[in-house]
Amino acid sequence: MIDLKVLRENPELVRNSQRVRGEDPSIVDQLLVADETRRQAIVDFEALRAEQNILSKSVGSAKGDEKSALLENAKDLAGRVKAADAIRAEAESAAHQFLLKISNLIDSAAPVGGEADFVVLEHVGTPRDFSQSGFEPKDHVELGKILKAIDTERGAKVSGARSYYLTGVGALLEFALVNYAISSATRAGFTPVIPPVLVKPAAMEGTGFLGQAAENVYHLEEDDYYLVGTSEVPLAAYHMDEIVDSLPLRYAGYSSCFRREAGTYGKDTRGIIRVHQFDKVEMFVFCKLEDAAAEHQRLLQWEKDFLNAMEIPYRVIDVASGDLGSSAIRKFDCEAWIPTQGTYREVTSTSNCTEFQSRRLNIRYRDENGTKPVATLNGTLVAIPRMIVAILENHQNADGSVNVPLALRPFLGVDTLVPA
RNA sequence: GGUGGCGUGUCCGAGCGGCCUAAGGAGCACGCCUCGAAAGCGUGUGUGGAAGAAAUUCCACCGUGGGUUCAAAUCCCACCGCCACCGCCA
Repeated sequence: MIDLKVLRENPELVRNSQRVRGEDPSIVDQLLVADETRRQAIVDFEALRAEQNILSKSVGSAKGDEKSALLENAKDLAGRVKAADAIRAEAESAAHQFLLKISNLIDSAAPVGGEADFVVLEHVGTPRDFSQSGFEPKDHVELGKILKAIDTERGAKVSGARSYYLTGVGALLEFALVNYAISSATRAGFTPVIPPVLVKPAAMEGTGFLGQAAENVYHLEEDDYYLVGTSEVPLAAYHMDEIVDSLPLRYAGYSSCFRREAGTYGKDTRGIIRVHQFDKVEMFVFCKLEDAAAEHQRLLQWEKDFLNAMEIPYRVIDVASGDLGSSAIRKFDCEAWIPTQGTYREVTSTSNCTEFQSRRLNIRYRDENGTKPVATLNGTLVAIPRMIVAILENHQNADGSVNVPLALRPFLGVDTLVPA
């Protein structure tokens, strides 16, 4: 959630942020009214409550007639306090509901517009010219079959559309990618974490996934648990309700991720680009607000380092305002070149969420002037299926074998994946 | 799954209807003492919110949520968590 003080002092800033995101700016004004009502209700309640505290004390020491007279008064006052308290609770909850609906204040540097209005920041590497190699590239589904690495048919049989098995070198490729990711993250100072993927509503709500993203979240009705779509959720909630004492805190979480992919019918139905379940190593950082922008650049650099190590051509885009999650003020995506699609596709993504999540999750640190919310940032180090797609398609040979990137070889144990 | 016990401030821990404005201790910070330190002594030490230009004043918070009462850390109910034992499973 955003800072109410900012909203009171500069509502137009917030309205504008809502507008460029394509969200409703009128919530700002509804919240301003609700906030005014809330504060008046608090003043009313507290005045009565203070009166009651004084009166109650005098009852204790009073005797006889005096006492029964006081009691009568106190009884009446108790009723009024209770009523005022109910009004206060109602007003606070109403104002809070509006507050939760407002997305984080967009970074003025982020490009304005919808999904297509991103800005390309840079290209790294050059897409391979397969005509020069003298063969048509196969897509990852075909390569996966030849290598006996990916089995989408049995995935569909057992778990429905958008499911898959990684087998043989496919499974080994996952372990190698994860081990490479975790070891480089550890070297960079991250604490490796294997978090729970089944979380309570507070964690989901706190990270901002029950707003616009709610339709993509699996919910276990019977127990009121959620399956996380990213380990960002349990990593952010790790320090929920805490005052942390050393910043920055950097975690690298490895977990399964679950996504309903609602509203994507017919999109990427072939292969493992868009699936309901996959594993991912996610970087997550808690830092001071003034360090967040620099940290965001560091996260982007670690993502680029990973793609460089995988020897995959990619571009970096600055995602447009209308395409950001509600928690993020700015987002950079790394898009890998996918030869058989002739285009760049998102493989990793990093967001600066400033204080938005930590206000909801109540995560603070202490400085000279008291406690302040921390800033949170997240970034993908590696999302397994898409990285496998990029590696297979970019490093394939005419016979269906695939060259393993140098950096991955020590972790995989072979230089080339050969058809089984 | 059953039974019993317990959840209090940064930590330990007392309190079991009004004097709780939460004892006592530890820790931490500052000061005194000291050549310097330790010990000792003194002072201070939570979070959130409201009003105010500010000093400050007030309100809430004793696992969470309800309830009883003029008044709840304290009594009642539900839930959550921790511990112990029993049962079941590995």
